Amino acid sequence: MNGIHEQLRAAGLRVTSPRVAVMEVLGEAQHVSADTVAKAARSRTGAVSTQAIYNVLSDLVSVGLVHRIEPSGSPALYELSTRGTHHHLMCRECAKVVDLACEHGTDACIMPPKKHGFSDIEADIVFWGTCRECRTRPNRSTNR
Amino acid sequence: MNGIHEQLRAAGLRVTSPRVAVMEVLGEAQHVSADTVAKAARSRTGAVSTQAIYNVLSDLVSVGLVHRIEPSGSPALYELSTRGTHHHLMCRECAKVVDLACEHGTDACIMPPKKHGFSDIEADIVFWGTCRECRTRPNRSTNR
DNA sequence: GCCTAAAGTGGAATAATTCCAAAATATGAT
DNA sequence: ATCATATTTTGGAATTATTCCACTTTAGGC
Repeated sequence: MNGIHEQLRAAGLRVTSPRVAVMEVLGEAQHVSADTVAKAARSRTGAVSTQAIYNVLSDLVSVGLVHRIEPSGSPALYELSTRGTHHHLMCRECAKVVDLACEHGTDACIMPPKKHGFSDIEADIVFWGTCRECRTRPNRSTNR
Repeated sequence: MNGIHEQLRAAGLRVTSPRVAVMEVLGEAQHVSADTVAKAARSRTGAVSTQAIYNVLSDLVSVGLVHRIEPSGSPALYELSTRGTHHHLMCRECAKVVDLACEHGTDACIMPPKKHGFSDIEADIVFWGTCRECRTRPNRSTNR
């Protein structure tokens, strides 16, 4: 009935109220911090431990339902990954976040966006991967 | 005599031993954490407070002598900005960092690099800027 | 309706970074 | 060279985000 239940099951995760609450919260807000998620989830479900919030977010990120953004100096932000690939434009001072559409391989991805009233823009690009040593190391906890 | 002194003066910063020590350390290491900088600076100058290390790094970043990288979940890393624009390839598991040359506007900037033995690579792109509200707000401490 | 692995709880711990007021010091003017 | 002052540094405590741990609860297959 509820798409969230199906999404969780499809991802191989049990359906629990913290997970449903977090998914609902993320469906209504954009790029929110763990703390914001926790407050919103509590006002919805009642008590949820901080640890559960972090566990849930981490699980959801692992299975790919949620994307984590890590802005410099601010807490990590989370958003549903159902919105297609996009990048972010952040204010250095107030940490405001603007979503940027992304077309892979086009200049739009790497040229500073001009239409949002921001100045002194610079790109911060980090490629994330798993290096050979980590990939081939025995006893890995994850299987990435 | 020492290029570091001149660089600091040219940037409008006073020449202090913590600043010189940090610059020297950064001249010898690549992408190091504040903690690593602190230890190396101490083994060179004697005692330097943690606070001084953070102040110095922050000042050097402000004037553009040093670049700060903010890897997801790991402490911030610092490097001299004299090495031209480049991006970073980081291991999700061991936080190893590989420098990537960057030619602005070319696909190389946005396509996953293939030559470093990393797998499951994805790009994390964040544009940093100052938004209109912050730029025009009175009583700003910085002048960016 | 059980059983068991998976998930959640509560509380303490950690790690990176920042805040604060007082002491030290680099630099420009005397 | 010496002095005055604004800039830096010091030391110690505080904050913030996040994680660890041992124990309890619960979802979902039998």
